[in-house]
Amino acid sequence: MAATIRDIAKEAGVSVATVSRLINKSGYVGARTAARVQDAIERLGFRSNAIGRSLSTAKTRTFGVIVPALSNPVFAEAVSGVTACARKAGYHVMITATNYDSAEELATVGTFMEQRVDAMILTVANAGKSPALDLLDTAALPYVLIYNEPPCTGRPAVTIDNAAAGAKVAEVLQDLGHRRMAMISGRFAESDRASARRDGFLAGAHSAGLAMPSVREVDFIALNVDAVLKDLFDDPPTAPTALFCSNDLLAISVIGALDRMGLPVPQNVSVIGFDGIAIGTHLHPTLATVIQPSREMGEVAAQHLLHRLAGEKATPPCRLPFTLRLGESAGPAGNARPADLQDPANPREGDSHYDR
Amino acid sequence: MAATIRDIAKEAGVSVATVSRLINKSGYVGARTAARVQDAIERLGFRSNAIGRSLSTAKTRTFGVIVPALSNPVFAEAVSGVTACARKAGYHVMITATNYDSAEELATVGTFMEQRVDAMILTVANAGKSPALDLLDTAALPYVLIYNEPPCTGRPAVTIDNAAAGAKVAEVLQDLGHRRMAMISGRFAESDRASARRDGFLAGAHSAGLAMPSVREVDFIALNVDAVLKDLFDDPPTAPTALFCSNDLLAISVIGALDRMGLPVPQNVSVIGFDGIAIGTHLHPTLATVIQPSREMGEVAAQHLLHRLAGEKATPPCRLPFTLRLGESAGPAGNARPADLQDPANPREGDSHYDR
DNA sequence: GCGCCGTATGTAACCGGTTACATGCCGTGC
DNA sequence: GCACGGCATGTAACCGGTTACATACGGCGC
Repeated sequence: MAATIRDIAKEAGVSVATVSRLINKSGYVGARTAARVQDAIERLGFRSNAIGRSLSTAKTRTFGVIVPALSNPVFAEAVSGVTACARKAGYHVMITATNYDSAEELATVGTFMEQRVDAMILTVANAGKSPALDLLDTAALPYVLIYNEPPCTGRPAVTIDNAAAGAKVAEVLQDLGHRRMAMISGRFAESDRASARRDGFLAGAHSAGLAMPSVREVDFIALNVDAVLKDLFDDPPTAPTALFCSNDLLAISVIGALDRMGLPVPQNVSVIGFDGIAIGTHLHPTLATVIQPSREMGEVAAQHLLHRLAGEKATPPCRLPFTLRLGESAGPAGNARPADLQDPANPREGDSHYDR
Repeated sequence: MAATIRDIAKEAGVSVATVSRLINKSGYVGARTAARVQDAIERLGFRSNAIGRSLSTAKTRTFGVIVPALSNPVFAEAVSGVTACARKAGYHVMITATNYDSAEELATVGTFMEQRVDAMILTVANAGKSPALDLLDTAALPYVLIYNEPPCTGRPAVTIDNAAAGAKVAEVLQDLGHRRMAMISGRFAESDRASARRDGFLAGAHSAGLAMPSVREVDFIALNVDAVLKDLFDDPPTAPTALFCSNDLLAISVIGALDRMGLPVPQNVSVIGFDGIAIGTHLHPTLATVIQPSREMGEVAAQHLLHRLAGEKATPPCRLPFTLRLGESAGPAGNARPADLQDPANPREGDSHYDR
């Protein structure tokens, strides 16, 4: 149906090699010939077939991207970064969501291998123990993790220091006067980064001399936080005054649920999320959170792969800086007015900077 | 590098045809032979090359998906539906975001054509006037629009009746006692559906005998709603008591901004959004909105294309039902308590049903 | 006049699958 | 004994590009 390079060659009275050279600007083509071929291409509406090209070059100029879910804006944002960066370099992107299912991770990697993607960018449940990554390693296919905690195995990753961020959250809450904290998280089994955030948070609380925060897991998809919150705030005197949520969507749900329980944020409870999704800044109260440079992570991952595919032997930047945004959902403990403890003009500075 | 079908044939002492027949379960293969071949496949870690297959079959089993942005959960949701449905049928998905840019739409369609995707699912700025769709039409490539207003040209689309939904919003707000309304929308030039919602909204207000609502455009990306709101609520006596926002992200921003301006929602102003993104139900107040069946739209679109590619000549279902969710962000006019005018036990029923 | 280089173009093999067609075997029915 | 159909397998052309290699021409230096 569609015109092929041979049709063009015949139409222009030249050989296929000449047409190919013109399309790819490789080799010599005379000016008059080029014009004739170009004319034939337009007359027949020719579009070179990427399949044919891929078969002979053994390159697809395609990245495979695997994320747990597209419905979480944090991943959508990273994917946007990957896509934009890839597109600029003439690469395309195939995307699949695994729904946090490790079996789907493996299946998708297999599918992408059959599709002969040139490289993959992915977030898996657990980067330290992943059949999908094992497969990639044995196949020696270039890949970069994003969001995942880079495991000791030295797998290439572009991410942030989740544990440090967790510790930072504990420190900031302590600075705000909070003494009883808790963490609410999605399933740790599905997220090595949530585990790292928890570990950092607990360590931070411990080194601040605070009681061990209670940690609760919820089903992140169902987002039924009510039961967990009822339980946590059952006994007011011992209830936490600050909650650390393992991601922003969860934090937003928690804030809504607390409001409905008659525990307004931040007057009665402070809430800090994780991710820095855009919508957080438009809410009232604005969401206090740890901002991951999601878009940049996608871009850096794609850029690294482009370099690798170009033959360079660059190691990927492993850790990107995170930013703590002290939004309105986190306030001083004890119903004090925010101004009492917190001076907006002089946000505290740590090893990561604040952003208001 | 990787094993080919010929390597397997040699290893198993059979011909390539036999290997191919086994892989595709087409034609006859003896049990003993099958076992030998299977064994060779596993020993060499063979994965059949989808590129080679695509070249000879002229099918890629791939859909191209083009949406304005992945960062809007409404599109991410539809993409999830497409992906899930495609995957079940052994199809893959290439996704690109156009950033609401019609030139990028055209470029992406061109790229996907070169990639020889079997069909496309897309949302364009304006389905009635789109070079990208013109290209698809002349190439006779199967495609389905989602979200777009199906234009008079009869382009296949899976969508909702945006005008009817807009009218419904006007009607509901009128029922709640609102007499002065306004609409805030992203750029109409970038969204035929926003235009349809506006038209329906204005028509609905008109037929209810209300004053013509003021309509304001904002830059949806920048989301700088403050200036628009300041202007709208400059003169309290004539200020609107209800706002219709062309999408949920915008509505959420508007609610936050109104709160900050000392105009709490829904006590002082009611806000109704559009899309039905998941997060809306977790906010406080919960977001009143028109729910589009986004995931289902993606699924139906994919399903339709699968049927078409299978040779069936089915016409796509054009309109899916929408649902109005009367969330807490919409309340009765005049600072009355919600219970006064609204009985949660008996939500009003219209041609679309309510969902609380 | 000769050799050489840069430009310009063509021929044909190759990438890794699919598949039409040919071949051969065995069992069954007559 | 033979024809025929079902099963099993192999051969080779083909899909649409790329590219190594061959060919050819014109100009330049000597």
